[in-house]
Amino acid sequence: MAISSRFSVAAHILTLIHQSEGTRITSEYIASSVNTNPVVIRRILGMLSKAGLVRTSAGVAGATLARPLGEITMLDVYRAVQPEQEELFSMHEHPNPACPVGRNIQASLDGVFTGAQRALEAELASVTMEQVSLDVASRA
Amino acid sequence: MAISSRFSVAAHILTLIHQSEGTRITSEYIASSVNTNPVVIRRILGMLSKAGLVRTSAGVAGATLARPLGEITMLDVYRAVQPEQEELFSMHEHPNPACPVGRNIQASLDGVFTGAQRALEAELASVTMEQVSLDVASRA
DNA sequence: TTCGGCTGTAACTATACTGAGTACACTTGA
DNA sequence: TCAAGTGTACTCAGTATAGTTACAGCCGAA
Repeated sequence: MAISSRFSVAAHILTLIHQSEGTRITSEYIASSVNTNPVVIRRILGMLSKAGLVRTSAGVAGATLARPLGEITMLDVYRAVQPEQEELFSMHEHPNPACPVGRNIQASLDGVFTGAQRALEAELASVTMEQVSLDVASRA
Repeated sequence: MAISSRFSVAAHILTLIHQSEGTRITSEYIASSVNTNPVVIRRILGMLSKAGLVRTSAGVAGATLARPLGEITMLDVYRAVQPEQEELFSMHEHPNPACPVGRNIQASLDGVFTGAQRALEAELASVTMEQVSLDVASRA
């Protein structure tokens, strides 16, 4: 599965919440900054909420951070918006078990794929949303 | 964009060619091991050929390795079957330039995304197709 | 207690990509 | 010459995504 733009939108949302602390920002306001539909924002906000990164309450404008941005890594965000069982690499499904290669290729590739995915995730885990937010602020 | 199963099929194909050296293996034979349509194989074989990893000739059965498997990394294979400009991470397209966050978020995220992708690619570059082929053989 | 504003979610649409499959022209070697 | 195989264009079904409409439910201020 691709890494959808939900990921970048989620990072955008968290940055906005962070830099607007104290203000009540609605999904509509966020949507205008991201330039999309408020429902898209609410959907992603829902994922972030389920993952325990933000807190929202129905009927009340303004999401708040559930913990400081410094304690939220890009990997947390990535996992929050990425469908649970979605693997980054996809494998062809039913290789021929009658063939020595077909029978064993999956297991071999699985090791390589897992290693590569781990490397990517480790990199994401090394960056906090606070760094991102500060970086954005420093460019403004 | 997702990492399509073309990648795993391509690795499968190279392993088969390697372990069948000397024999003429047709796209139909490969297809039966991968368990798909011969055209799918020919398509991927075409990409591997364009990338200079294998050599084929129209009308003649049997692809051959253009260079030893030990000199072909998983990253080479990955790049061969991955559409050129396809980025792993996708970014939401037109954030609002009137917003300080919207104006700068892309540049900030781009750095993070690039780093993560580099980490993944470095991991893929560290594994050669020879290792994969040997690993498959050792399981047989 | 009413009411406007907002969230949460379901449902639908348009779009895009993928793997699979058909068809066929072209190449090659026996 | 001709059977076998490759290369490629075209089509199709399945699936994921972003965008959008619609609406029920919650909340707080007047």
